[in-house]
Amino acid sequence: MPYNHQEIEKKWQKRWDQAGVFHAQDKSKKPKYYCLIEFPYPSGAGLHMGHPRSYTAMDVVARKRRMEGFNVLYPIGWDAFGLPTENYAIKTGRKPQDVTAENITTFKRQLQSFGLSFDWSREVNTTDPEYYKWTQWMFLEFFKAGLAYKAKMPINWCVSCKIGLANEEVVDGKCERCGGPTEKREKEQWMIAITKYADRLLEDLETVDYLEKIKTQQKNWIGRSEGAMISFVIASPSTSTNLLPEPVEGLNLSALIVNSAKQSPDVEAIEVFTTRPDTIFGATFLVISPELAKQWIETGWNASEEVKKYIEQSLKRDKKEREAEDKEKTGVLTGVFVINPANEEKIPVWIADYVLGEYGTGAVMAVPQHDERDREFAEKFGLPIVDRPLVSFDEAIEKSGGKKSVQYKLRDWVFSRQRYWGEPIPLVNCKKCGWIPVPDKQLPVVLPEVEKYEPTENGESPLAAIYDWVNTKCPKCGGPAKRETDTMPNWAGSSWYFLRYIDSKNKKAFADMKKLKHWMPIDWYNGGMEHTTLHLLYSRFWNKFLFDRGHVPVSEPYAKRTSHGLVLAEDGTKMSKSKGNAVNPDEVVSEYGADSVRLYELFMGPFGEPVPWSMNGLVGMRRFLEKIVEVGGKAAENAVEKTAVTRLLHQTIKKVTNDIEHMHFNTAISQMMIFVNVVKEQGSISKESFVTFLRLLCPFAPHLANELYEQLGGKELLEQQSWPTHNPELAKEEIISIAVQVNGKVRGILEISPDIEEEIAKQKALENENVKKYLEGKTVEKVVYVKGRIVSIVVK
RNA sequence: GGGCGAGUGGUGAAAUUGGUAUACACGCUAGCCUUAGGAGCUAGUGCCGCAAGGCAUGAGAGUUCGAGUCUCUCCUCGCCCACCA
Repeated sequence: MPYNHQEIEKKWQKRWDQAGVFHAQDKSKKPKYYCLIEFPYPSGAGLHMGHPRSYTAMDVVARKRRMEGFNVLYPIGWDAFGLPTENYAIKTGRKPQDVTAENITTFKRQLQSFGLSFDWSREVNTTDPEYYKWTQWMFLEFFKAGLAYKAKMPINWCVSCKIGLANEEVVDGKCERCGGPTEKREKEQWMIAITKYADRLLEDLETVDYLEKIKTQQKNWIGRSEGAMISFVIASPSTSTNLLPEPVEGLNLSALIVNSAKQSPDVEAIEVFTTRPDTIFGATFLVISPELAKQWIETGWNASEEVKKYIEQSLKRDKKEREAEDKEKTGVLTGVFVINPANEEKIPVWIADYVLGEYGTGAVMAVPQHDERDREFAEKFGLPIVDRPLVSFDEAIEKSGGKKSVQYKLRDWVFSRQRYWGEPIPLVNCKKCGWIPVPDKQLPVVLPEVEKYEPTENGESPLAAIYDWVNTKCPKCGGPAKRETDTMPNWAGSSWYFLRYIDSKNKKAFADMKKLKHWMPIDWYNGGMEHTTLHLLYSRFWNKFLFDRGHVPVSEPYAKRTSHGLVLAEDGTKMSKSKGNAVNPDEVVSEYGADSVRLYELFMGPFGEPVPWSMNGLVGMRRFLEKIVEVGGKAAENAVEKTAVTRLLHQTIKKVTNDIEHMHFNTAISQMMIFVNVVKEQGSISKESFVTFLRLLCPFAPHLANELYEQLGGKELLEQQSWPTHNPELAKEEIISIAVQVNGKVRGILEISPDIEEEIAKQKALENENVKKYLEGKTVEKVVYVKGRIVSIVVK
């Protein structure tokens, strides 16, 4: 029984639009509910079948909430700055602004074809100057608070993108975006001090309802560890014959002295961070990172040629190379000795690249007895491994004169990009006044038009080539000054977009505080696991900062966070246009209908797991919808409805209601299928019951549900009706069949009332014909009855 | 190496959280119908067996009247992190 989905879908989408049923109200007596999905990057490839999986899921939640009487905000927008568009612009010579506008048009048309209940009136676009004006304003807030600073530091440099990358953007030593190799480079970069928020980002995870795996990933990324900072004083030059204090046992001092440098570094002591101060008596050498060793040389250390060569080599190597060589440890002796403060032993200092320059102090005390890496190193270089007793944390700190310390893996956020397609950083450099913010009145600093989009050869953004734009006046002293030509990373705009939805057209502020108080926090945020250590952490930080500055009312932006699984191609690999295995949303929506695709996206598998696409599965959903049409034809005002149908309806209400809350959309849909199958079998259903079913169906297949409702004489929209509630009395089974087990094996089935008394149930079980066969000649030792579940008989 | 998760039919998967394993859907088989379709209807479909029955949730043990579910050992796969001291 085919139905014309194209006609129906167009019709209802228009009706919803005219009625404005999906517009969130800023003033309402209803309780608010803010549902959020990660706004898409409008790529040239068009919508991916993964997008509608998350969007339809939250659409079901949003639609259910509205029917439950909530004032729902379910907004949408565009995260449109970023490299793919810029690279496309470079290749074609077209303006990224134009390309973005085109891509948005396509995405919008495709998303709208699904009948998602977004409030389109609040649409935002991160590349709109009216939007990024506020991104720039917020950056200046960071700057004014002293959290944005410029630093020359080794950064991850993507060779092919010609761009500096944050740690989070380097995956396996490769650029997260293009997959190309990266290397370390020194570059002046704007940084944001996210590490100042490390503790709060960690602790406040306790206050939110995120999936446990999401919390774990955030915790691991922040990587807090507690330990001690201990100072190892540099010993007098090793050429001296002064052998006090004693060197560590087993140390061939004379062998080490031969290679030693002539001069000590210009430091009095080496600070190390350790999580195991209790092992300090077993420390037989110190290891410093090549980065720290380089600093020594820069401050006047006369190192041997061998040392210099090692440092140079290891700093040139990028992460990928270091990993390729894997386990094999390398290192070089410095000729410098230090005193172990706990026992006054004299121990040598080595340089090795297994110690990281960026973590802790860039130096470690090596305890081969208790640390695998140190042991491996000691064995390779023939260093002593001594077994000394452990002491308590406090005692170790006391004996060594150290102090407690906390370290994080989290690094400050590299915020500069030397690229065109991003928000200009709104700062001006004046020789006299230094870095001065562009005054609020002059925001936004609009991205100027350029001839070429490529970064310059020396790695500056193409903005640096626009003389008139770069050269400006200092806002403070009026003297000649230059604009910052770096732009922001694409994480900037997405770090606060959920705030702009609340008041997207406000010209005076990024959002009005009253409205923010009304809507925040977001009640339910769904997105991909790939954003757990990037977007999710950045945006939590950003919101906390705004909270501290008094600009937003809550510290944690997301009350609840869930994640979806990827939609894979039929062959189980990633869907991609280049591989030719991508499903085109336009084609499937036009051929099978938006409702079929919506249902299939949710039915295909458990929501949190990746699932391969199946055209046949989609066809099955279409069959289900056609069956609903058929069954709808049997719904009549005075139909005689069997109690089996009424009972199943109430069971279905219960299950669908619960399943949506737990994102078990697949089982919710299968329950509706069971219901429809039974109605078809029974041949009739009352109009009232069928309409109730349509209300359940509406969040999943809203077009067809409304159409069938109208055919039954419904005047208003289903969206304006209430969510059904189940009646436990009507849902209850009168007769159930339970199994009778004899010694753990099912030997009979009882048809009983669920309320039957225990003794009667047991008696009936023992009298069951088939059960009797297994009791013959045996002694019944025990009979267990679990109400409404099972009778279990133990015989001997 | 560390963390998290998962192994159930030919396939995607269910299982009320310790109570009849394989719901729902796809696919397949047979038959019917037909204006031959990506259509519909009926029946069947975990494995072995003519049957009675037996065996099955990655492997092996354990707890229990009863284990896909809990405990232990091991194997495989996926994701994230990865020389973080």
